[in-house]
Amino acid sequence: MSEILSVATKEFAAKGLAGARIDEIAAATRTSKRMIYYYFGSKEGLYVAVLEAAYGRMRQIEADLHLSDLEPAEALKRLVEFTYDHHQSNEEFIRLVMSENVQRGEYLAQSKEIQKLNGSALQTIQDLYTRGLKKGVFKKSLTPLEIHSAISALTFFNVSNQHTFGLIFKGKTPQGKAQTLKKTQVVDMLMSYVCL
Amino acid sequence: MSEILSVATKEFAAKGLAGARIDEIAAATRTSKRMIYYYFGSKEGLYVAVLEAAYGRMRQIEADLHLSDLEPAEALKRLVEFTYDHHQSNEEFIRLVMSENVQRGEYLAQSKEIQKLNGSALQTIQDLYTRGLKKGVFKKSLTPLEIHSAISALTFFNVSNQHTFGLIFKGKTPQGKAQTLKKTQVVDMLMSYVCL
DNA sequence: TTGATAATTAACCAAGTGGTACATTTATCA
DNA sequence: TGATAAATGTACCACTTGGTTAATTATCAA
Repeated sequence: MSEILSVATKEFAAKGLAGARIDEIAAATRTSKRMIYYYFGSKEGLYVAVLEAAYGRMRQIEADLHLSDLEPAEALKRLVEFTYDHHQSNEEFIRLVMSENVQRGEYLAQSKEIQKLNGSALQTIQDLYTRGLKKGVFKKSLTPLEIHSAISALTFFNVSNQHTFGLIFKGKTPQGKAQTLKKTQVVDMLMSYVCL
Repeated sequence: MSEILSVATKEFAAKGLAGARIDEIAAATRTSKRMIYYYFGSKEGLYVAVLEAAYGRMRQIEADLHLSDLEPAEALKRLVEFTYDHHQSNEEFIRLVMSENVQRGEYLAQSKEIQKLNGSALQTIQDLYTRGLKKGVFKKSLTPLEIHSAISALTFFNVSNQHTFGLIFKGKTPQGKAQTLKKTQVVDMLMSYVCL
């Protein structure tokens, strides 16, 4: 069953919900198509399970950072660097999120699990931000959501849009993975956004 | 034929290449499915035509900004504000780009047209940046591509990921269109990224 | 051992879907 | 005006694909 899930994750991430083929997922598994329906009920059911698992993993890893041990500014830097690296090495997750946004979050909305994990990411930033304010090193008038947004935007886009960027600016983009924004630049931008 | 293209744009933007249905596109047109194949040859052919048209429109509008009349810093601000507004009001384009990135730019790569429009966007920034350097108001060591990336990231993400963001942070996100980063914030971030 | 439930297999199907054959009409223009 | 090509309408098809029916085997408590 976890094999089905991991194969399905690859397939959905590669082709989206509509493009993915249950038959191909089944073929890449040691089980059969029938079993997929036995466990997940429908293609959509499997897709939602894949989404939940992917978001769950994300939250898990986030929780493993120990930011409260660090000075606020240092913690923020660490968070940005981590998010950058994480997005960089989890293109699969990013493509799932993209495809879900193309369909307006229709299926993510069906998952009750998802609602639970909303707090944690914001709470981490909330704590960090409050500590920074107290120490007088952060700008006032920012919200945790805005900080999270800014971090996500700069690190997510770099991976999510690499293919169209690579094509449009062919030759002008650094060779290899075509990440146009370097980690240090993203860190700098965010530090100067949040710090006084 | 332009009617087909505009209907198809809506359909592909809403459901992606795999999710879109030729029959539905035909039904929403005053012509028939037969004509779609007559003009565009295949579903993929139509999709590529849609992509080209969408990128073409984008380039056209960009070209209509008159940034060379303005002081460098003012021009940069104008460019950022414009891009923000433009992405904000062209969700269709953004979804097309997202879906194309999910499929790794496979179809954009098939278009020869696309290669042509690479320069213009970067050239605009190049000019602006060079002027700013001469006047001593911009940081050195940035590339036009990096500036363009940063602008795109902050303005694109805000629209592209609004649905998953809205769901995950339900209640915490500003009501309405769930844009978490305000225009002024994006402008500020980019100004302090580029300016000394 | 038995009875019942869970797990699995293999063949099958109905509907949806991209694409076409073919006949016909409408523009083009020498 | 007649010939040639472009544009269209209708009906159709082969194949893909999500999903199922029904029969079989493992599991395990009583």
